Amino acid sequence: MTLPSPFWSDDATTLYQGDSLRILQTLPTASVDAVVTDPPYSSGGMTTGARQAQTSTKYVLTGTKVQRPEFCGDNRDQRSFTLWASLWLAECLRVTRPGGVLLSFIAWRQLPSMTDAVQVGGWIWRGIVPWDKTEGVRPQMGFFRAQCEYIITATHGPMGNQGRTRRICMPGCFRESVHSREKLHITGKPVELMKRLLDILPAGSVVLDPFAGSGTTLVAARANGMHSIGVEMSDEYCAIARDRLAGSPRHVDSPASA
Amino acid sequence: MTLPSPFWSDDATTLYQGDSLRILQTLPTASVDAVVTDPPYSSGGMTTGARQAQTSTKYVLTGTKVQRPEFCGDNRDQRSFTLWASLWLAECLRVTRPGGVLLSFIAWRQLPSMTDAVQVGGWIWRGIVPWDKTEGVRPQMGFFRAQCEYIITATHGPMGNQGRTRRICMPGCFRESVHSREKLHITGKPVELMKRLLDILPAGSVVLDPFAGSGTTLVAARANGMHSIGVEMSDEYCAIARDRLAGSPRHVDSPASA
DNA sequence: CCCTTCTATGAATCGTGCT
DNA sequence: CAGCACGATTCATAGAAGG
Repeated sequence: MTLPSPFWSDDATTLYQGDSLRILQTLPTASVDAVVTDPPYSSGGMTTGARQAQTSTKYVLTGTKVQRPEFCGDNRDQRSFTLWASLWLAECLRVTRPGGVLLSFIAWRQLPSMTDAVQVGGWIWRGIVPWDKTEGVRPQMGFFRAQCEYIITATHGPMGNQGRTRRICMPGCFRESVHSREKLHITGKPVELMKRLLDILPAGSVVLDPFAGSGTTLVAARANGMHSIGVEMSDEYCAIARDRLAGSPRHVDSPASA
Repeated sequence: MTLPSPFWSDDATTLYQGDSLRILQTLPTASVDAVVTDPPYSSGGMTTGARQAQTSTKYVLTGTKVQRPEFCGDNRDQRSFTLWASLWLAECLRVTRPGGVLLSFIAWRQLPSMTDAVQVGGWIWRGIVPWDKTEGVRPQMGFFRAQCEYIITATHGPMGNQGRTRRICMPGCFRESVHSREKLHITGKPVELMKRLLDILPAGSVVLDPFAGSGTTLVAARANGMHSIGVEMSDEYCAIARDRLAGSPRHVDSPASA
């Protein structure tokens, strides 16, 4: 299978536009050190109507002023979500070297489906790391605030020595608030959070994000002196990611900048 | 079915010794406001050998001197755990009034099984609240620290007004370190954490803990001015719980102390 | 025609961070 | 420092569909 031509690339980053599963199939086996991603959660899906709603209005409260582009792939029911996730996860496993790492964001409601899919896809599930969005999130009267998202951690076979030899010790809980000004995607993650997560890998590593969105993973990888490969379906978000990457500073000690 | 005679009781607290499922069957329908518990996790269960190990050594690091009493019910495989949990959860649902709340601790590995069991048992799953044990837990070289346990939240049918009318807003993440001096049970939780969790209920509520252990839930309920019912299988832990309860101060504004 | 079940719609909530 | 915008939702209710 021939590699598709990238939407954009430079010496540290490659961004492909298209369907994740198709693009992943063209990538060589064992060619990346880690998969770090934030897939569509399909979390609105209690009813077909709610799932079919536009994402630009679906996650937005009545009266909110900001407008952001649509994003696709957020309209599956629970069973389809699990099956679909297991498919791209299996393909990611092939592309990742043995010992490599998977870090995948998910919301509480899809957490059990996602841990199933990770294991069906052949990964060894290693745990859960909460991302505490702090008290800024919308409160729920009389109950516990839905304040956290979760990062599912897994490895391709036995743990590699990505950190063992560096004697690093990663936190098991990340507290980082969301700054809406920074969010270029409805579900955008803070760059600082991504950078802290990527500290599990040494500089020079290759990171793959099959759902790149506005490119936060790629920007963080670049800032940490890593190479990255992104896939994003929407051309609007591809353009946003390209503009961010073209404008964002590269890590000083990056092998790519040498 | 006649009520068994308690192992110990006073005007705020009742402690039964015996098998949870059997004791629960004797409790009246819709007689408690909340179930707050920390069931045996069966967390070692990757191999039968690991499951058959004695519990008092299983959770202790090599070379550690502390010895605590055995506790039972921690040797099930994944499927049996889910089935067993769904049984006592269903019985707890019956004993809980409509609108009442379930808060159940669980470790990451059993989290998906437990959310299944909660829903099989008829509860409406409302979310997950991480308990961040802070950086004091044993680090894992080269990977993310297993630093959190999780509290599964659920309700008996639509949400009651336990907090709506009081206009409370509960945190969605609890950061509280473990003090091993305070731990009378191998898996004992900090009393302060339990008290903060119980803030979701007004004083005077009735709390049920079907796996009372050393009685932390009961002690916290008493300190918050609530009534509580505990069930514990081991006579050693029953004695420990009784001694703690007999020696712990009662809440000043408690209706029980009036 | 009534009862149940599903769907669509809009209101709400408060701590935080930015203006 | 007061004010306003914001939130990977949830709840309640009214209306439609189905039996």
